[in-house]
Amino acid sequence: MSETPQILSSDAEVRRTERKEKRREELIDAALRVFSRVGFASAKMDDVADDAGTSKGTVYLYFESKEHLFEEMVKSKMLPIFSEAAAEMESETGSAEAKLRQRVKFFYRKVLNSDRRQIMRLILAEGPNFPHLAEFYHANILSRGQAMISAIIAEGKANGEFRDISGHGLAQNVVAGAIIAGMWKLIFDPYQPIDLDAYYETHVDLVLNGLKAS
Amino acid sequence: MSETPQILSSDAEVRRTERKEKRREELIDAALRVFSRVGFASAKMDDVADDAGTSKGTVYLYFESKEHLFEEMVKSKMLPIFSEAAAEMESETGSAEAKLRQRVKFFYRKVLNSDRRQIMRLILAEGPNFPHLAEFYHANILSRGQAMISAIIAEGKANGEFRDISGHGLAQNVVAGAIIAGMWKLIFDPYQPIDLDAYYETHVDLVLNGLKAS
DNA sequence: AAATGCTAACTGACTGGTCAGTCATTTTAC
DNA sequence: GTAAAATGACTGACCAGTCAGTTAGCATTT
Repeated sequence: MSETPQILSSDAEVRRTERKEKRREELIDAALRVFSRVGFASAKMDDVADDAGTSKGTVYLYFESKEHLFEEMVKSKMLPIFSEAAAEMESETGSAEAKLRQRVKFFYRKVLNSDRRQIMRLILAEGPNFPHLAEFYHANILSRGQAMISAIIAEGKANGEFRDISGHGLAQNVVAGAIIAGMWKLIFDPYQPIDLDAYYETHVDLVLNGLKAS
Repeated sequence: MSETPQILSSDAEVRRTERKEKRREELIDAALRVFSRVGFASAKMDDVADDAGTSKGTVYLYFESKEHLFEEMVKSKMLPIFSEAAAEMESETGSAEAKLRQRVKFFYRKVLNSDRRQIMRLILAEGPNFPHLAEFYHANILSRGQAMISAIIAEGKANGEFRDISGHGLAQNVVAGAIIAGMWKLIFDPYQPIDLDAYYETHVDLVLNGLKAS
């Protein structure tokens, strides 16, 4: 008799898992909002629960601790966007310059000009307290992003678009401006507003000119 | 009779104020160490006291709250270094390129390659929770630093060293690489070490090439 | 030069409030 | 009817900030 409801229940089970998946996402969205607002340490699990329209006990049905919730939030929010970027790059043709512009623009659009810029700040803020997360972030986001940029630069060097320039930290230098722009927006915008579109133009102009062969 | 001990006591009073000033500095040094290690929220006033070789009560004789201690620490550590940079710049001659190299090198040497890089991280981490501090930091450090860089670029443009390039966020873009290098050192160095000297060369090379007239 | 008085500096036990995490109970879905 | 999901009151640990009491440094008196 324990096997009879198999077929019928599979239908209900699908609904249940879907519902669970949705809950999980709601909790992660709530977590992003709360952690963004007050930082990791001051965030209350009760607030995350409230923001997601549920109760604290429920949060613990989905995430075993505050630390885990934080780490899962970062992963869930950043990995998909990175995969999207990687996929987009696959199907890209054109000059190294055009490719670099595409990659940087994507970064501005999908990270710096969205909720996700808060995640970048949280990584900087909490990184040292979460070595596990820092390592994950480096392995899955930073080093792969770096590889993408480096590949484009190498291509540009090979075909004569770019000059011969030292490699140590080159990829970091190329995107540094973008990250600083995002952080500025989060912290100093009230005192000196930053126009991300105009900033992007300056950034790309400066970097490409720095890379190009004269 | 209340006026008689004026002259004699001034001697003792000087000793007292010197001692007080020293205590204050010890506490600020301890605060930098503790806040750097665990961040603002997780830092314990007891730990700051222990690190300074005193007791918690004493910390509250010098700083009225944890927030005040944090703000005073940032001010005491950053303002003098900035004044030093400003003074150095006064007496500087040579090409705009040389001046820019000087300013950036100073920043690497005095901020990124010292305890102070932790302060930069703390500003990014805690800025949104300390609007008062963020405003102070912008007014006294960032906007003045920006002015220094902008002045050098304007000079370079005027004398033909640099090309005509848009101004929005240019100063931020010029130093962005340095800040990212410092943050990387703090967070991701264990997973991918960064050599600040080599990075500096790449950074300056890229930026100057980006600025120069072709 | 020793005793006394005075006050600034310092101490650390204590309090009141906060919050992560738990679990006995209730609600919902089927 | 029952099992999965959700709840929220509760507990134990933690810590900023306080304050009654102690100590150290110096001046004044004898």
